Amino acid sequence: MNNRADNIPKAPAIGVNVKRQRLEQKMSLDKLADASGVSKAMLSQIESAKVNPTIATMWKIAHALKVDFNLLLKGKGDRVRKFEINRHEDLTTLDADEEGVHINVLSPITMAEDLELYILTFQPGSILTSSPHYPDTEEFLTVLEGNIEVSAGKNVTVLKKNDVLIYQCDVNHSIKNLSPKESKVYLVVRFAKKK
Amino acid sequence: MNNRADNIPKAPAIGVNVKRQRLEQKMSLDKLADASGVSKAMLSQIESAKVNPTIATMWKIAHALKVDFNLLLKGKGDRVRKFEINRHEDLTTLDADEEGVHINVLSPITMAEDLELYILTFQPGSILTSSPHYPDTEEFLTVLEGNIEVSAGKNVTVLKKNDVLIYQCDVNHSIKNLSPKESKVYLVVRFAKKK
DNA sequence: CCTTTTTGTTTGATATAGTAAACAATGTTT
DNA sequence: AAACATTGTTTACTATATCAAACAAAAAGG
Repeated sequence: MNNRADNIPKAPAIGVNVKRQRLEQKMSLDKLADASGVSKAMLSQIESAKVNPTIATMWKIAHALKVDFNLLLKGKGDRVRKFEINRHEDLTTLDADEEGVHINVLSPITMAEDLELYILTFQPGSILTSSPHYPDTEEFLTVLEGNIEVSAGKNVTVLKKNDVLIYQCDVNHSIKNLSPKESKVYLVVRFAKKK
Repeated sequence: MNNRADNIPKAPAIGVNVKRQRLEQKMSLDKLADASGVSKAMLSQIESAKVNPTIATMWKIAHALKVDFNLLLKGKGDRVRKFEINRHEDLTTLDADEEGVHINVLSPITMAEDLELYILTFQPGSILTSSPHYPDTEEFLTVLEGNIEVSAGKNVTVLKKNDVLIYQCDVNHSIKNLSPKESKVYLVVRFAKKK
């Protein structure tokens, strides 16, 4: 087995991705050019895959489009891995001290690494308050159902279904259900790298 | 607030990353050049940040180094993201090649972290297949709604609501909706931490 | 209908990414 | 030591990414 430049690696299809993103945001080439600092001509050629753009150029474009860089390179997803099943009935569920808040711990005992996954269920009017966690701990909150008010430190915002909030939780923070119905939240907690 | 090409986006420091990766694997420039198809001269200039490489070139290099593309772009970055709201309407959604599969990308906007979040929606009978990706990347799949059959390599299992599956990305795999109704899945992807 | 504006594409010129080969260092041999 | 690899850098050249401006094609007025 040689390792000559044998198998042509691959060629990401950035052009279509840029175009899709741009149109999704209803921007013209002019507008994108103005916002990104990349010439309209370049953008046109990139979208029609006539050229092979530079990292710096793509970076500017991604920034102007306010999308993640890799998103422009993908076009397809990648999903797959090992295989460890954790049935709902095997997962620990617990009720918070507060009334009407139900916590479903998704992260299995076996992993307990730097990631924790939860699904929180809030009855109408219920609220969950948390004291600061370890520094540099981040929470990624996704509203699955209902309306939620989140406050962390002096920041406050109201989120509706499918909104995502990323915040550092080394301050006092609370999550409140504003909806007259049950609200549900998916919560990913990422602890700072230890060691 | 203008949106002229005001704030200089940023410039990723790919050079040092390439060099670090290369040295970590104890490769010479010659060897890398041979494996990637990129000239030794280019590699030298890239590592010393004398040039501004092309996406295609970097892609070849990433492939030859067997590392994820974004890994080479990281290192810099906007660490501070205390309170970042991503509204549903601002999030990128994309449909897979397969029929009836809808992907909602929750994580983008600023960052090339090591975490990616998705909500996948499957119409009845729809299926999403993915090809393998880089090792040591883990996925955490939570069934929000419906019934899902996941197969990864020789493993197959059926998941119901609130079940969690963890796997690593090595093999082809697919996610299929078994329910006569729409099924929904929350997906957390964590990329390997380099050391 | 005939202007304007707004869209995306295509020129001509230039800067620079990319290559191959020569170079200058180091290290290995005998 | 001389002779030879092996490293990374720099030259001399070619290919092409990028730009500003001209261009074409609609869309929008008027």
